[in-house]
Amino acid sequence: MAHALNITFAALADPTRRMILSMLLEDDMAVTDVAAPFSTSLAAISKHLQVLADAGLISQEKRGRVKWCKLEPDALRAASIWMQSFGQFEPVNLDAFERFLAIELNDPDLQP
Amino acid sequence: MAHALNITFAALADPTRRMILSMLLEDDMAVTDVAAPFSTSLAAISKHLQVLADAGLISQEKRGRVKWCKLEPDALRAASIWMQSFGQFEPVNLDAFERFLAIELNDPDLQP
DNA sequence: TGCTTATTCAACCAAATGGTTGACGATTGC
DNA sequence: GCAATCGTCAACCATTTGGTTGAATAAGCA
Repeated sequence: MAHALNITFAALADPTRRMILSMLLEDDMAVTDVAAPFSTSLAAISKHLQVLADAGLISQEKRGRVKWCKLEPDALRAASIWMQSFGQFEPVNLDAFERFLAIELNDPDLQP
Repeated sequence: MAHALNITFAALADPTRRMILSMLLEDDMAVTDVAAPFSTSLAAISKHLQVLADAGLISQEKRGRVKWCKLEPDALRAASIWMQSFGQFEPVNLDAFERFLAIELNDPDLQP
C-alpha cells in the first residue's frame, strides 16, 4: 500500500469504520463501547480500529486495561484536500448535505 | 457493497485509479490512451475504468470503436461532503497543499 | 489469591481485489 | 474482403479483506 492516501481511502471505504468515526466524533470511547452497537464480534471491531489507527484516522491510548479511541482529523483532512484538487467544488449546499446524511444514517449495511 | 460511499472510497483507494482521475481532469480520453503511460496490461486498466464508472467517478461513451472516458465530479463531491461533516476543517492551507501534491505526484507505487 | 473484565492474538475461512494471458466481437481502413 | 485496431471477456492466480472462534495476556476487584 505504502501511500498514505491509499490506506486512508481504503479505511473510509468500509461502512462499519465510517460509523465508528462518526461515533468518535461525539466523544472518545473504549474499544468495548465502540463494539457494543454492532452485531459483529469484538475481535472484528478491534481489527477495524487497528485499520483506522494505521490510517491515522484515530489514535489509541491504553489507560489501565481500557484502550481509549480518539478521532484524529488530520488524515481525513489530507484526503479532503486531495479531493479539493479535483475541486472547484462549490461551497457545500447544506440542503443537499442534510439529504445526504439522511441516506448515510439509514445505511442498510449497518446493523446498529 | 451497496452504499455509494463504499464504492466511491474503495475506488479512490487505488493509486492507479487516482492517477487515471487526474489524467481525465485534463481532458476526456480513450481507454487505450489512458492505459498508455502504465506498465500494466490494457485489460487491467479496463477493469480499473469499470470500477471508476461503477463508482460514478467517470462516465464512458462508445463512439465507433473508441470508448471515451470522462470525469464525473458528482460522486467525488458526495465523498467530499461526507468528509466535511467531520469538518470544521480550517480553510485549506495552500502551502501544505503544495507539499502534499509534491508527494502525491512522486508516488513510488506508480510507474508512469 | 482468584474471578471478572478488557483487549488482542492465532488460526482459519469465504469472498473480493488486482493482476495476467489468450480468445473474441466490433469497427475501421486499405 | 481482409487485416489491423479497440476494448472486453473468461479463466486463472496470489494476495488482501472482513469475518469467525478459542486461547492468551493484562488489569482491576473482592
